[in-house]
Amino acid sequence: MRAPITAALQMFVDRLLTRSTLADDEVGALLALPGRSVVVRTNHDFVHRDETTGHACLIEEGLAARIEQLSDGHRQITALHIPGDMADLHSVVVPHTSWALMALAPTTVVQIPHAALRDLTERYPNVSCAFWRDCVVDASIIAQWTVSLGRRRAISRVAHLLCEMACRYERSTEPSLDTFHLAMAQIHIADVLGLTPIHVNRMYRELRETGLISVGEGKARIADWKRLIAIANFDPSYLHIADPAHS
Amino acid sequence: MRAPITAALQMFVDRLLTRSTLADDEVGALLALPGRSVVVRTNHDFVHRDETTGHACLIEEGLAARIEQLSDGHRQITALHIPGDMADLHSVVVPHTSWALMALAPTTVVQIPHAALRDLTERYPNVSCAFWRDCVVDASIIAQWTVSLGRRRAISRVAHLLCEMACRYERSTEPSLDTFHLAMAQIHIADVLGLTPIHVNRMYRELRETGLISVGEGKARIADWKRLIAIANFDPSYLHIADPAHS
DNA sequence: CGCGACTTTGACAGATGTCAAGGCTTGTGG
DNA sequence: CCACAAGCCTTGACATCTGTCAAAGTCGCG
Repeated sequence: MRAPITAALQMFVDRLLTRSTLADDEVGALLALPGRSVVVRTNHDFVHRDETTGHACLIEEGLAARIEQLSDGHRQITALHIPGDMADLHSVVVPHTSWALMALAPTTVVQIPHAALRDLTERYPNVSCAFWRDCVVDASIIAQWTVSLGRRRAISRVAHLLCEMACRYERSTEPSLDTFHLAMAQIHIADVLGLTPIHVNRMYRELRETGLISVGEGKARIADWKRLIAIANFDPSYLHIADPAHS
Repeated sequence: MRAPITAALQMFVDRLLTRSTLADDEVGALLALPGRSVVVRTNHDFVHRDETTGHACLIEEGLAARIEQLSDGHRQITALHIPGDMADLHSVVVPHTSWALMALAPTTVVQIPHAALRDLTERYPNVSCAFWRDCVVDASIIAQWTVSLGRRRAISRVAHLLCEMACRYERSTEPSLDTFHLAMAQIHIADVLGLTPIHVNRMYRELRETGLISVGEGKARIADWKRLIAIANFDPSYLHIADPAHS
C-alpha cells in the first residue's frame, strides 16, 4: 500500500518526544521505518490472542483496545490506544500475545516489522531507551486503572476515564478543549471499567443530570471540569504528558 | 554495609535468565553492580510517593508492595515483589514516583544506583533489552490483575492471587510444592484485590471449608490445586516463567 | 420499510461494604 | 511471672452498590 505511512510515523515520534529526547538522526531513522497500512472495521480483531506476532501495530486513525477474554465469556479491556500510539510495542521483546487487539471504531493500523524495530534498538541505544520508557508509561496507565477498578465507585471510574481520555487526546495536563472525540460504545466503556453496560448508562445519566458532561454520537463534552476531576479523584501525573524535564 | 549483596544480585540475574539470554560478560557485569543493603520493618515505606529516586530497589528478602493511596484514604496495591525482583526497575527510565514501596513483612532491600544501571544499559544493549523485557512482564502481571479486579468475583480473585504467588515462588508453571511462604496480612490481600479485609476473611473461610486451602502464620497450603485453578480461572502464561524459547 | 446495533429504563436479586463487637496472639514493661 | 496494649483475625447483622433480567425506544442503513 502507498498510504502516507510517514504521517503516522510522525505522530509516533511526536509521542516519543513527549517523554524522551531524541537526536536528529534517531528521528530520521524512526521516520524511515517500513510499514503496511491496514484498515480494520469496528469490533474486529487485528491481533488475535495466543499467537506470536512478527510486527507491532501503530494506530494511525481510530481507536484500538487490548482485550482479554475469560472462559465464562466476560471480557476486560486492559488498554486503549489512540492515533500515534504503538499499541503493542512491548511485543518487540515479548512477541507472544495472551490478549487480542480490537478496533472499537473504524481504525487504520500500520504494521511495522519487529525486525526493523529491533534493528533500530541495536543501532541506537537511546531509541531502545525511549521504547522502554514508552512501555513503562503504558504500565503506569494500567496501574492507575487497577486503582480505579479496585478502589473507586462506578461513578468515579466513569469520570476518571473521561478525564484520562480527554488529557490523552489533548496531550496536555491542562485539558483546554471541553469537547473531544470518544468513539466508544457504552459496552466498551463497561469492558474498560469492569461494569455492565447498563450501569455505565446509569452513571452517564447521573453525570448528565448533574450537568457535568454530555456524551453521544462519538463525542464527549465536559461541561464542568472542576467537579468532574473532583468526582474522579483525577491526578494526570501518571500519564507523563507535557513533562518537559526528564533524565 | 558488607552484607552479601552478591547473593541478591545472583537471584536477580537468575530472574532475568528466566526470560532473556545473557552472555557471560553481561552476567559478570550485572553481578558486579554496587549496592547498599537496607532492612525495612513491616508496614514501613522504603520509597515514598512523589519523589525522584536515584536508585532501584532489589528485594533480597521478605515481601514488598507498590501501593497507591487515594485522597479518601483508600489504598490499592498495584504490584507485589518477592526476593530476586527489582521492584522499581522502571524507575531507571522514569525516575519520578507516583506510588510508594512498602514492606509487607520484615524485608531486606538492596539499593542499586541508577547511574550504575544506566551505565550497564549503555555498554550492553542486550542487558538493556533484558531490563525492558522484565518491565514488560511486570506490566503483563498488572494487566492480569486488572482482569481480576474488573471481571472476577471475590472468591475467584483470592484463588487467583494464591495461584499466582505459588507459581512465582516456585518459578514454575507447574506448581509442585503445595505449601509456600505467604507473609501477607488479610488487609494486604484486601488492598491487592480491591476488597475489604472482612470480605477476604469470608472468602478464606469458604476456601478453607470446601477443603481447597489452609492459610495462616505466614504460610499458605494448597490442598486441591485442580479445583483452586478452576475457581480462579488461572492460566499462568502471563507470568512468563519457565518459557525456554524466546527471541 | 424493516432489521440490527446501540441506548435507555424499571424492577428485582445478589455480592460486597459498613458497622460493631469479641477473641487470639505477641510483645513490652512492671 | 503477670497485666496490658496493640495488631490481627473472626463473626454477625444490616446497608448499598452493582448485576441480572426484561422490554421498549432510537438511530442508521440496506
